[in-house]
Amino acid sequence: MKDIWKKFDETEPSHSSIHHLMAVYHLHKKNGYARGIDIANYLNITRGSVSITLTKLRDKNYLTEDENKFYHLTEQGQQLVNSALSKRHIVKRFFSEVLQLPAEVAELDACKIEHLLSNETGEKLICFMGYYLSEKPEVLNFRLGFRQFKYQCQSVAECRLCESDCFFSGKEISKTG
Amino acid sequence: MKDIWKKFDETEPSHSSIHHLMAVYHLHKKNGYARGIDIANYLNITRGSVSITLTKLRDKNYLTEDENKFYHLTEQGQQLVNSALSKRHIVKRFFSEVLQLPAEVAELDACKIEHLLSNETGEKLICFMGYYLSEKPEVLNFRLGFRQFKYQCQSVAECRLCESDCFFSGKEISKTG
DNA sequence: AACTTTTGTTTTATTAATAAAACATTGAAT
DNA sequence: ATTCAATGTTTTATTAATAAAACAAAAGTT
Repeated sequence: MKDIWKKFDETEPSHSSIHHLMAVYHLHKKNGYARGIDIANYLNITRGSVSITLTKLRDKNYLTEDENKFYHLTEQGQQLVNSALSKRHIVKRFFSEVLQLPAEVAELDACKIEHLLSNETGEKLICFMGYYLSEKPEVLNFRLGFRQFKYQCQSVAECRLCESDCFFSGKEISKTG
Repeated sequence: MKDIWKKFDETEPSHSSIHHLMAVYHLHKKNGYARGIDIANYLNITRGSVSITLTKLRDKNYLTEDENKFYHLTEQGQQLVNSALSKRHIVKRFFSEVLQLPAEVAELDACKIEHLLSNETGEKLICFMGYYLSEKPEVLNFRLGFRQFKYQCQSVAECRLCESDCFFSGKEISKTG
């Protein structure tokens, strides 16, 4: 594929837009409605910015505006929100429960990448977590072994994981820190 | 933490800038030098854009420009490149070897998120992959079990993984597709 | 009814990343 | 030395996301 690196910016809708939609979702859940001012406060940006962004999102059919200027997600908008939130949730659990990252790091990293991951990746990760969190004996043994495992990346030559110039080489890497 | 969602845009340096630095790295490796035109061709953008971006990166001490307009990564720039490439590499391996995603999806998703993941996350993932790829018996059993595992997200109520409105609920999710 | 506050919209401006085109420099070929 | 091609820089313009401020409308208070 040509210019893979450019795909980063071609995400449609953008990170910002998805967070506008998620704001509508959360405000509905919490208050039963979502107006421009509520979204602005929730996202901590100005009313003007929200007005501009929501107009675009309305034109793209991610939400509707009723007579009272209340916003409602369309089916399409709701799906986007569900997909982003589901990915965030499962990624966060993977980060904190499998990788044992601190909650804040797990939360932050998950939020940053949620909308960039394909749905396919989200699905596979759910499948993996379903297995990892099961009480199957082979899983319990695996988790036990991991708790005691330390990975020491001795040198680039010996490391089975990295390419040359590995940023992490030479560092002691353990599950707990 | 306030405004976690805004951290996405506050990544310093940006996705684009990191790819400029990676271009310098790859071109040096391949040709022994990196000029503006080479970077422009490599990234498939104009010379003018490269000139502007590289001037900024030079001012921020990520690279230097010699008398012949050849660019060289500084220690700081090289570290950024190493950290991004290492994370991309290990994420890609996790996606394809653990989650069993097709190579193209693994590559694309890894490229999108590489620079957004914290170094801490990169480290932990390397540790996990070191364990997962080891030949320890408990790992082999785990992998065997996973190969046969199917996760069926029956309903939101029963699902141990999701929150309400899970995007993936009701779908049959298996390791192979 | 007049005033004030709240909310929404529009306009002007900024920043980053880009393109495109004009401009500048350099170096090689004739 | 003149010309031409390659390369680098600057300028102008665009797009997305924002702020800030001006403006508009609606809604509540007195």
